Amino acid sequence: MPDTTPELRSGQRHDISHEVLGVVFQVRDGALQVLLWRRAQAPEAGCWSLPVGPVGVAESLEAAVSRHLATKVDVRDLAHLEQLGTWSEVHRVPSRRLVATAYLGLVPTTSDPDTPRDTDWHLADSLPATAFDHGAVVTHALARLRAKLSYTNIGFALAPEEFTMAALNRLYCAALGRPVSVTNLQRVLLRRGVLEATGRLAAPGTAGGRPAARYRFRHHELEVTDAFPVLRPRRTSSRGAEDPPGAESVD
Amino acid sequence: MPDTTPELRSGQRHDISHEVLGVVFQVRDGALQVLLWRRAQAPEAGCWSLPVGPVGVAESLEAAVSRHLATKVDVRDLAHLEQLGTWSEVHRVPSRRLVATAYLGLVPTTSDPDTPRDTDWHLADSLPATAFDHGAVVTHALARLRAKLSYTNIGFALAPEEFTMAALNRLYCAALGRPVSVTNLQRVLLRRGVLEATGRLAAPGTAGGRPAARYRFRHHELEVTDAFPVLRPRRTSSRGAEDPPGAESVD
DNA sequence: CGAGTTATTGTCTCACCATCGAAAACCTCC
DNA sequence: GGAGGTTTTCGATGGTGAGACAATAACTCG
Repeated sequence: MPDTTPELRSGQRHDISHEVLGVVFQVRDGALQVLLWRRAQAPEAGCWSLPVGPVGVAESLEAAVSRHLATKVDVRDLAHLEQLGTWSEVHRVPSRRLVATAYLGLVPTTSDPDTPRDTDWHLADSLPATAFDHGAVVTHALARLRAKLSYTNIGFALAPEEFTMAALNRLYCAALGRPVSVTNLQRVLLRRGVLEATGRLAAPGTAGGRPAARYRFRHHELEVTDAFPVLRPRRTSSRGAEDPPGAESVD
Repeated sequence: MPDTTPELRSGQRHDISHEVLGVVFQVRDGALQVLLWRRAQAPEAGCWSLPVGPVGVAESLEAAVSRHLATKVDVRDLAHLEQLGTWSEVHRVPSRRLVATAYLGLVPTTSDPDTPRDTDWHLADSLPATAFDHGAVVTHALARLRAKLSYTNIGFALAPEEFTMAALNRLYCAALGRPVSVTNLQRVLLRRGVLEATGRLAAPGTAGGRPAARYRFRHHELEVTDAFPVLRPRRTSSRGAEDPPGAESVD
């Protein structure tokens, strides 16, 4: 694999730098949005890029991305953070050899972190011109989020502490980018034990109508719903009590 | 957040090195096995480690892991290679700051790559003492492989070009580490269009019995079966012909 | 109290998968 | 050549979970 770029031919030992990217999603104004930063300097000045930063010698990648995002979004607002993947194409950024590990971060609708100048939220489904390979990274993050909404309880990281079914339905519609049946959403998430009723009721709306019950996510750590049923021995009836033993994440 | 700032000034600028790990699985002797290398030098001399190597300045991580595995397993034998994740704990290896990106590689049963001295296959379900965090990496790889066997066509990378249902069943049992019903395996994989009959028959065994039909995987690139059915609008009947449009991987 | 509005629950149906058993296709041995 | 054994394949049956839709519950307002 010959490479002719002069910058890459230098004979030093440590020529590869490592950076972290944060793909932070939040449902805002009824749509899924992602936090982007307007690049001031070249290269790709004027384009939008993901929050990015170097990795310190004495910190893990998780620590690095948390640290950098703290300057963009209050870390306490990050309800979920998981590794997405590592991008390493040789020319993914010009004139430097830079490997990037991307993380997916989720912020619940309740928090409205004040973002510094030059950062802003953008619709995840129609991105502006993005720098480098950040568009592909966002696409990847979007696909993973949407997949996990179907077979995990990851919604807890986007939703408020307590909510009505109608509100949760709007949240899922926004995050998935397509309509979702309230009826089925409720029954599926309740049967799986992802949601539980709090017993409290929402204040009835001004237009009248039955007051909605309030629900919450039962757990606030990622849990994977019983994996794809194919070729698995049938679950042995008793569906109560104990958590499934092999419920670890598969990314 | 200028991405050229040396954040931690503990001395030199480029203190973090990057390596790649290869988790290579193959079904051998009716069991899933992983290729390990016996460490000769300290640290952790005598322990078994994954195949590992540095990343060149002018190559991507994929290229690096392919290059290193070529010295352990013939690259042509690697039917599938995908990124698993990046491990970055500060003290994951002693006395150096080393970040590792792991890849999952699969070798079909038909090839028997000759491995150099000091490398050997080990049962994936009962590993020997492993060096560093390599045990956790193998566990991760194993979980991903087993999950993907259920909802993708990834079996193509473990199976021969052509095989009988009984043989494929033995393969799946070995890879999953639990019994699988032949009947269901056949029908599920055929209905999904993952397998197709070749029309040829296997030579009948010495004990007699109906000769088995031979099948093959229809495609040899990773394809994800229609994702978790939950909260999706019902598929509109016609299940023939065209591939599902949104069948991209989710890792 | 009835009309209007919203939330929740019941029921129907369909897709999918696991289990079982029968049939098909081959062998060997008598 | 037929009986019996072996292996593969196909069909029938039942259960489970989910989507669609209708019915019911609970409230406000006039």
